[in-house]
Amino acid sequence: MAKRPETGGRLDDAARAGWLYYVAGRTQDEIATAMGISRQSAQRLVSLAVAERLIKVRLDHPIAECLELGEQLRRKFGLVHVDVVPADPGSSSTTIGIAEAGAAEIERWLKKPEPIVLAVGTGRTLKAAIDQLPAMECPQHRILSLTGNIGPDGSAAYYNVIFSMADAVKARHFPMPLPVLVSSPEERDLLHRQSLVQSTLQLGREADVAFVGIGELGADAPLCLDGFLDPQEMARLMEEGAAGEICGWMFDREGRLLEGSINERVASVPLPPRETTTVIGLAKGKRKYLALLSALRGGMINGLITDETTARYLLSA
Amino acid sequence: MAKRPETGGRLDDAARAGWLYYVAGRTQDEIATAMGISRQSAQRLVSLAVAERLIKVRLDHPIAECLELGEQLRRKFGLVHVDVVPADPGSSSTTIGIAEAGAAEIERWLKKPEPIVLAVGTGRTLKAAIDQLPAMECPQHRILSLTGNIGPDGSAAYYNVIFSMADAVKARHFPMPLPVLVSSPEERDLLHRQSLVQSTLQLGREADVAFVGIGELGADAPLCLDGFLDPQEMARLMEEGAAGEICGWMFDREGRLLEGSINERVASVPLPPRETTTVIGLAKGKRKYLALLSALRGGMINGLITDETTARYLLSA
DNA sequence: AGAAAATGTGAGTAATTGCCCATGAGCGAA
DNA sequence: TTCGCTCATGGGCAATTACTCACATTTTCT
Repeated sequence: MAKRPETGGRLDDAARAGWLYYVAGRTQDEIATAMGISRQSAQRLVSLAVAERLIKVRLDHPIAECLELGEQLRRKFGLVHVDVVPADPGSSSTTIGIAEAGAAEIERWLKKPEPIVLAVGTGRTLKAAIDQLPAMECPQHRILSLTGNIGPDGSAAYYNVIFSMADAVKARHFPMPLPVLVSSPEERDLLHRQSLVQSTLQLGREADVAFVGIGELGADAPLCLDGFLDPQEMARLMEEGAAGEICGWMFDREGRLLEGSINERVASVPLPPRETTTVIGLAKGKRKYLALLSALRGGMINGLITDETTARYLLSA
Repeated sequence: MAKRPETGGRLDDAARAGWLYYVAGRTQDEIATAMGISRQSAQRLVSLAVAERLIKVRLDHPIAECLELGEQLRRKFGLVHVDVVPADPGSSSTTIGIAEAGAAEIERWLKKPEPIVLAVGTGRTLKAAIDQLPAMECPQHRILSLTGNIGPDGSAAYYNVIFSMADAVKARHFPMPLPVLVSSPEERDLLHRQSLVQSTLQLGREADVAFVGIGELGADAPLCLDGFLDPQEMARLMEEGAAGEICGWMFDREGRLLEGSINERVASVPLPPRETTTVIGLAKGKRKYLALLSALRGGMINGLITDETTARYLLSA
């Protein structure tokens, strides 16, 4: 093609170079020769392919240790699904590994031929997982968001993942055009009576599987950072015994939903019943320990994707 | 896969190392430190993980499929160059995609600084490709036409592409001031003894790369439409087993040049030797399937630019 | 139990890759 | 048009990775 700095064509080239490098196993020199560019340009294309997430790497081997930990977690907390990924002690990322494993599990569900209802929560971890999803055509499935996608300031919240998901997965999707928290129980009920919201609420009860992040509490909790709660409210909640939240639903150290006022203002879809739905939590890292452990104790989630280090903590607790 | 108790643990290590390397992005040095082994051992584990296919790399881009098909074609027919472009099921054009890709490949060759000899055949597909070429200055190269540019009625034939090419590309060009088909072998030999023609013939043997169309046979074949052959001759040729033509050279279903009289009347430059020259065929579409497959089988071409649909057919045949 | 074969290990070395910088082309503003 | 900005390019160099060889260890066969 001519000398037009067209991004689309460039991405195509990046895909081509990335394929030759990772799939065909050519060296960058060979790629450069084949594509008629310099070796340096080939290198740039390859790293562009990685940066643009065109290249998805996945490890397909049950590491014995992780399996063992997973099995113990399954027994201890009565889980129906566990995935433990290797720890990377050197990395400070809170999503690495979890995101890939989460994407793999989501993909597994979406590949089913029979129609399912898949629910997603929100949060950085879940967002990272969704970003790992390949493009898929799944007209038979329905995907819903368990939480509202409106921020406290009326804007669309960043980490509502359902729209990212809709980009990758072609299926009917049902967002929640509400804030996560509203000002009063009455307002919540009013909003929930809207017919659009009604159908999403109904869908939530029918979900086959749900993927949710686990929110920790504290001054730098996601709910504070994103402006849903101010520090005073957060402090009061913690005094009342809150240990974590899932989709905005606050729970204590035993994994019981808080009786206090806060949960009456949460506009999210109720967590689907764990008797019929697989609710998989994605989380790793020290800051999530308490929230995760509490959620597991109380059976708020019956599926878990975490890493080795976190798994060990959960077992020792 | 051996079932030794030792190997299991080793594969686990390999999986772990591979995970750290590919998913977490650590260097082999870091992995070695983390796992308490030498760098060399870490390297071995990583390559073991690859060799054992524990690591799955996937390219998430429409181009990926095309590259995969191209690789299979390359292996099946021993090609030195393959380009498979995405199919456009909605279009009935016989050139869309091919033309652009062909132009890109021609451009790639013309951009080379060292002098090359580039040969072109004729046909609608090739003409469409040439039309996609940008203006270029290439005084170092020589471009020749493999086929005559004189029609059966003495006029200049439409689809002789070298003149179009000369418009866009500033390089020395060598047309063939002959018809594609002459009336007898003797006439052909006479014409070929002209000194102008002699130099073009010589150049043909030296060509670095040739771009040719693939002609199908039948009542509405290009050779008939353009008046080089009348329907009776065409029918007789097909009875003799002709499956297609390249630059006028007829070949059978095994891609062998026909022994009959017709090829003795073809005044084109012989196809450059495939041992030293990259001869790239451009073609797509159902009507070209037989001709294309035959040419590939017999090694008449060692390069191919086609579309996804055609590629699938060629692989299944 | 002993020898032979297979496999793992570490060191050195060649090949490959990643990064920085100077350069030049394209594009928008003055 | 010209200036200034941005960005892709390619060369060079340092870091990283892959390969080869000799040796040590383990396994297997008799």
